[in-house]
Amino acid sequence: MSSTDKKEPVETPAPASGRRADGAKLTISDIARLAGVSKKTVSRVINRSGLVKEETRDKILRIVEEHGYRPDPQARALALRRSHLVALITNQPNPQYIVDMMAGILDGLAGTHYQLVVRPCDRSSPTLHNELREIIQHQKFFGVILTPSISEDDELIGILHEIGCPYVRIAAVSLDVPDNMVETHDYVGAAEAARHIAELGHERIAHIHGPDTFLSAKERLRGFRVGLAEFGLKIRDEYLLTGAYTFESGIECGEQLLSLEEPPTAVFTGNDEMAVGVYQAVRRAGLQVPDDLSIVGFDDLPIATRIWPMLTTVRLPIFHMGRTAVQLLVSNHDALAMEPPAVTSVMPSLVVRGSTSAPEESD
Amino acid sequence: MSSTDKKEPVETPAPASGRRADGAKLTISDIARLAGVSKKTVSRVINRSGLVKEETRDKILRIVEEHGYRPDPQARALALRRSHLVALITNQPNPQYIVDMMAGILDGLAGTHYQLVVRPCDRSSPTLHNELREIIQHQKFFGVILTPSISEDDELIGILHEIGCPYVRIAAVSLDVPDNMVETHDYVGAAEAARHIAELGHERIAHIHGPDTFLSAKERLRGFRVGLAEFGLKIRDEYLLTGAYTFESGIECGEQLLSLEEPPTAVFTGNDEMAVGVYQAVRRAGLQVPDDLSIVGFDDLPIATRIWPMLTTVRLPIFHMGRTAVQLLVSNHDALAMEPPAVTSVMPSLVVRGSTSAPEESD
DNA sequence: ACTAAAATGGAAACCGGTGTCATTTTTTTC
DNA sequence: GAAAAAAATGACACCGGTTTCCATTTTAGT
Repeated sequence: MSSTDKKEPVETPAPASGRRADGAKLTISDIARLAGVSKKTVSRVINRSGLVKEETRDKILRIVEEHGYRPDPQARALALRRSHLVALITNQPNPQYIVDMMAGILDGLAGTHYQLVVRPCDRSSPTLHNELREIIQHQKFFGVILTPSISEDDELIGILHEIGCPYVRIAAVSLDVPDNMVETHDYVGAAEAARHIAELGHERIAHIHGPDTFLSAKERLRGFRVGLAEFGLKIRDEYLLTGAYTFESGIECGEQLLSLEEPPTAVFTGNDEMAVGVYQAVRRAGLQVPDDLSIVGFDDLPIATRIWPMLTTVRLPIFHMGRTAVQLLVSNHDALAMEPPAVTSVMPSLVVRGSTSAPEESD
Repeated sequence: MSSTDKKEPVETPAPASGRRADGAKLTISDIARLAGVSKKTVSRVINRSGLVKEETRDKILRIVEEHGYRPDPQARALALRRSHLVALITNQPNPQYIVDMMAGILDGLAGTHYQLVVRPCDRSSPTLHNELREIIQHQKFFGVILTPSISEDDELIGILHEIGCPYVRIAAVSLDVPDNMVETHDYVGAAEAARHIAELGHERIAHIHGPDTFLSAKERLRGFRVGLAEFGLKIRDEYLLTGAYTFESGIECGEQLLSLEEPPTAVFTGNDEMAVGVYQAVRRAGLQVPDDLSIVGFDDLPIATRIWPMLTTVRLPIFHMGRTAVQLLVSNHDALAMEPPAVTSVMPSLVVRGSTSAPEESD
C-alpha cells in the first residue's frame, strides 16, 4: 500500500540488455510485474490481439522497449504449436541458384524474427516423403518454400495440405491444385530465346533440355518450340537432347551435337550450367563460340559473365523470386490454409551477350 | 485391476504414424502410459541417461519404435534451454564456397535431428555484434559454425564464450584464444603455389590478396612469400595488390597489373573468384592465359574447371571442412565449454591445370 | 438512474518435455 | 536375515509462453 506498490523503476535494473540483475533472461512475467498487469495482458499487447486499453498498451510497449524484452521463441512455439522456422526445401542441382534464392529469402526474412532452415534433398529418394512429412510435422514450420518444382511434387503438396503447413511454390507454371506460388513463366523467356536465335538467321537449331521431371524443363522446351514456330522453324529430332541440368551433361550433349554429320549452328540449353558444358565441348573440338556454335542459356547465373565469351542467356530474377516467396508466406499466413491462392508473377528476360551471332556462311 | 490394466495394445492404435487415434500427436505421457511407467522414466530412456533397468528400457524403446514416437523439439528446447538448431554464421563473399560448406555441414547433420539455420551477415556492420548476440541467445543454438575467420572475430568469440554457446571456427590459423576449430593451413597451400610458379621459371610474380580483415588473406600471402623465398624470389611492391575476394576486384587488379610498364608473368590470387576476374582482364587486353600470364587461384571451386583454360589452383576440401566442423560440434558438445579445444587439421593441395606454364621467352 | 453489453484483467490450466528430490525396489554387506 | 547401500522409479514443480474461463470495470441503451 506504500510507494512500493507504484512500481516505478527508479533504478533501471536492466539497461536494454534483456536480462535481469541476476543475469536471468527477462520473461513475460517480469514485464507483467514491471507494468503492474497480468501476463495475459502483456501477451495480448505483444500479439496485437487488441482488446487492451491504449494507455495500458503504451505503457507495456514502453517497458518492453526499455528492457529489450523479446518473447522466447521456443516457449512460443510450444504454446502456439508453430515454430518461427521457415524451411527451404529444394533439389535444385545447381548450387548457385540456391545461393541466390537463399539470399533473396533471407532478405525477405530480415527484420522478422523468423529463421531460415535449409533442407536440400534428393527428391528421387523413395523414403523422402515420409522423412519430409516427419520433419515438417515435427519442426512445425511457420512455412515452407518449395523450389524448383518437379512433377512428383503433387504428393508432397498433398502432405503439406494435410498437415496444414503454409507453403509457397516457386515454379514455372501452376499445377492443377491451386496454391500460393511465385510463377516464373519460363515459357516466355524460352520463346524470346528462340526469337533471338531465329532472327540471327540460324536454321539448324538444337535444344538441350533438363530432366523431364522438372516442370521448368518442359516449359522451356515448349516456349522454345513456340518461339521457333513463329519463324516457321522447328527442331530436328537429332537436335533435341535431354541433359541433367549439370555441367557434365552439358559437355556430353554438346559433344553429341558436334559429332553429328550436320551439326547445329545454334543451341539453346535448359540452363546456364549446361550451356557452360557446351562451351567446354566446343573448345575440346577445337571450335569457337559463337563462330561455330551460338549458345543461349537460361537463368543468368554469375558464371554467365565469367566465361568467355560471355553467355547470352535468359535472366530469371532469382533473388527477387526468393524475396517474393517470403512476402507471400508472411503476408498471407493468417489466411491459414490460404484458400484463395496468391500468385505472384515474375518475368524472365533475354540478356544478349557474346555467345550468339549470325551463323557462318559455310553453307 | 482387470485386464484393462495390462495395457496390451491388442489393436495397434497408431501404426507407426506417430499419432493417436484422435489424430493428436503422441506425447511422452502417452508413451509412459502405454509402457506403464512415468514420464520421467521414458525421458531417461530417450536421453540415454542410464539408471534404467534394462528390461524397462527395452520395453519402452520397443513401444517408442512401434509408435514412431519422437520427442517434440520445441518442448525439449524449452525445458533444456537449448534448441536443436545449428547456425552457420558467415560473411564469405563467395557464394559457391558457402554452398559447398553447407553441403558438408548438412551431410554431417544427416541422421541427427539437428537443423541448419543460415545466418549470413555483413560483419562490417557496427550493430552486428549486438544483433548476433541477441539471436544466438534467443535461438539458444545447439552450436555455431563460424567461417571464414576475420580479425574482428575476437569480439564475437568473446560473446559466444560469455553466452556459453559451443562453436567451431573454420579458419586458416588459430587465434590466441584456444577454441575448437577446423584449421585449414592455407599457409601450406600458398607455399605450394609459390613453388609451382617458381619451378616453372617465373620471376616477375604478382599476388592479389584478399581483404586484410580475413585471416586467410594474411596466411595465403605469408605462405606465398615463404614459398618464393625458398627459390630466392620475392614479390616486388608494385606486384602486390589488395582485392576484395570478388570477381570484380579481380578484374580491376588484373588490369592494374597488366598496365604496368613491366607486367608480371605470373599471378597468384587469394581465391578463385579473383583469379577468374584476372582471366577477364587478360582477355580484355587481348592477351592469353597462360601464354601471357600464368594464373594460380585458391579454393578450387567448380568454376575452376568451367573456365578455359582450366584454372590451376589450391584445393581446399570445403565440403569436408563443413562436415568435420559438425562432427567436432556434435561429438564434443557434452564437453560443455569444451575446455580442451579440439582442433582438426585439413590440408590444402595444389591442383595443376591449364592456367600455368613457363614464362614466354620475350625477355 | 438502472441494466445490458462490451471491454479489460486475472487465476489457473496447458503446450510437451526435463530437473529435483523423495520413495520404492534391489543388491550388498556383515 | 536384517541393516545399509545402491539402483530404479515416480511425484511434482518448472521452462516461458498462450488460452480458457470468469470476475470486474467501463460504456451504452432505455
